[in-house]
Amino acid sequence: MKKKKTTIKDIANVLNISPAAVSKALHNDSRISEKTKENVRQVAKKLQYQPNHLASALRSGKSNLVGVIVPRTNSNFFSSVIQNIEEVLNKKGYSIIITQSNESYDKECKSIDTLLYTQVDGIIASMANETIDLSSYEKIKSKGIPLILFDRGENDLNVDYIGIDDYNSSHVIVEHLVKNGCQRIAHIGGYKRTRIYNNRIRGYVDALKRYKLPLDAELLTEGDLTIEDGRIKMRQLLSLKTRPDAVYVAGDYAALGALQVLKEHKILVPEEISLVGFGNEPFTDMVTPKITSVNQHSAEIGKQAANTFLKYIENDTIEQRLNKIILTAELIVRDSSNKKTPL
Amino acid sequence: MKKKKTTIKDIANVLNISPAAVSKALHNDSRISEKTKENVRQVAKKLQYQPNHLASALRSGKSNLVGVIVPRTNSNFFSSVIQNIEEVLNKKGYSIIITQSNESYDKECKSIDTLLYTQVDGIIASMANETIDLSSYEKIKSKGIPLILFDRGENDLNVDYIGIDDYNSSHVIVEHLVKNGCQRIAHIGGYKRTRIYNNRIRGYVDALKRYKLPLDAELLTEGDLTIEDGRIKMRQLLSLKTRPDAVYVAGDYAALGALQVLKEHKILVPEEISLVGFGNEPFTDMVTPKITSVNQHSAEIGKQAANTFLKYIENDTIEQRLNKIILTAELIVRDSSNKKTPL
DNA sequence: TACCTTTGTTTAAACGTTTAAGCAAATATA
DNA sequence: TATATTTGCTTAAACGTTTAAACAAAGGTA
Repeated sequence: MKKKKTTIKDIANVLNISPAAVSKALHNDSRISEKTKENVRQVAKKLQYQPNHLASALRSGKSNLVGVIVPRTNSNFFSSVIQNIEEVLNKKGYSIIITQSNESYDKECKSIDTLLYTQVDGIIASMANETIDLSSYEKIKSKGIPLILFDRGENDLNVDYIGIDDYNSSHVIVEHLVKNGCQRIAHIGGYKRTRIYNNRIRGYVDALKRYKLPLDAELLTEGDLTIEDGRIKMRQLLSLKTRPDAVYVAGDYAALGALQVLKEHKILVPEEISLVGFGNEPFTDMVTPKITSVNQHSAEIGKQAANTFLKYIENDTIEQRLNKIILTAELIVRDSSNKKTPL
Repeated sequence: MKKKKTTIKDIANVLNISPAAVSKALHNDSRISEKTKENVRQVAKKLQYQPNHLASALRSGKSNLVGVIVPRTNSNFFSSVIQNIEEVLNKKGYSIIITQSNESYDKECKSIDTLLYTQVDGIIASMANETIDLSSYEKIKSKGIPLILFDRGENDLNVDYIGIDDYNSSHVIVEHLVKNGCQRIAHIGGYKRTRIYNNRIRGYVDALKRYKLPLDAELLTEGDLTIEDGRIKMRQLLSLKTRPDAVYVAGDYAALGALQVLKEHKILVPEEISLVGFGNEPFTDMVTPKITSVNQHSAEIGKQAANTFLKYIENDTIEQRLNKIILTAELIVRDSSNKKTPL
């Protein structure tokens, strides 16, 4: 069934010139006459010539492909980052290959292998929750392929990182809750081993200290921040002898789960318990009450990540090292934490 | 900065055998001794050998890459389809390249070119809203590359299609609304040029006829089914002299927009106006009231699409032709259409 | 006129694999 | 013992490009 594909040789035969001339004509080489170029273009079109990426990439050592690894694509944050990476890179002639780790370390390793195997010119990644062993990422570095991390990063890899100021975001959130009269603030956090969640936890703890609020171990939990995780952690918090009067959740999906449980228990939000999420996923603005959350500037992160990659391509003498671009996150105050009668 | 990469030749040199023997050893060829195979494996590991996909794909004419084109990745439906395609194909040694058309015809054409250029072994796609001209897709066929469409398909291409029974789904929805006492049912539809939306519209019209309900032109609209589109169309419906008592929206995002407008107008849902969406996106279960919707069996669609592709790979003598796999969609009844006192 | 440059092309090797064909040695068969 | 088969490898070509080097022809310079 396979139809024969047109090659550069076919074009050369038609015009009675060498394949090399055709290649140069297609690349607009200055040493090829306008007449020949025009002929080549015409014949190429007529024969429906499609360049073979495998051959050109193999020969030139450049695939013009960039791998992007994300935990999942179905969150608005990652989807938006990807879209912006693609936009910037397409303009420079690069295409992207998206792979999902599904938060699994194994899947992530496989994705990295696939990308290296495909000979991508660079990799832009946000690490899976599970990932502790960095050897897979070290492999990328050891091949001399530019690696750029965003959102879920890791200092120890000593590569570029683009993200938001998680530590400070926690401060802003706690401050907002305090100003709204909350005194006993819980934190449903992500796993500490993931740097961003660790930073949110540290920020939370330090902010409580600053405002001289009770720092109670039972108010601080770790988990994978899925909807279900949020539900479980919220139920735990409700079963405490002294309930919190505010819950700061490190991810929007878990915040949603927490909200569901609060509603099931007929607890008024924010009057009895205030709620703050993280990530500003679209649904935070769709549910009742609307959930206060933190905008992570996904578009900006995507653009910066792409541009950082391009920096290495345009100047291949620079060595990769830890180089952080930290964007200031923005608290979007909505109904779930906005009490009618603040202090 | 670029480190030299290990090739099959390097391994051959170390062991003093030919590159061909190394290649065969790595592919577990029966004509290579166990001893040599073991040696090759060890040296490969020590030198951190990474096969070069470009070279092997070029030589063998098989890239083991499958392109997937979706309008966007940030809906749960497409994200889930992709995940299942990947799962099935990975097991057979294929990796997937995901591209987004962003509902744009131009972007879709570019995506197709990139995929063909990358020499994918097949393409699984759901068409952009804008797409009318099929020449880009014809190009895929003309190269003899298996093309499988899902969700947004097109009969005229004469290729495999996996989707749900849109026409019948509309019947089920209208029937449900009628049973709940609705008499004047509006439809916020997608563009007719997209087959699935056309089928939903046809189903809606025919179902109204069957139940002898008023078929009013002003109750039927077409649009791109974004949240904003849903809001606009809902406002239009509310401004009619006789408002509908039920609205069937052909997409969940538009249904959400419609719900927002209804709430802003303090209209009781479902008491005054019932609402039904389409797609069963997770948020339909998160908002208040929860939105009745249609489950599209994303996982099943993904698996079937992948298996259909594999069918062509395993048997390359079969010619592509229109071959539809139609799954029965499932109505998920929720609060937005479930009146306490049905007829 | 003799030499240098520029223009427009060709030649041939290379990129890292795979694979058909070939071949020597070992083993089996009669 | 002679012949056939199997085993385990090598040789060399090929996949479709790119590119350094070579070169002929045309144009410029002194």
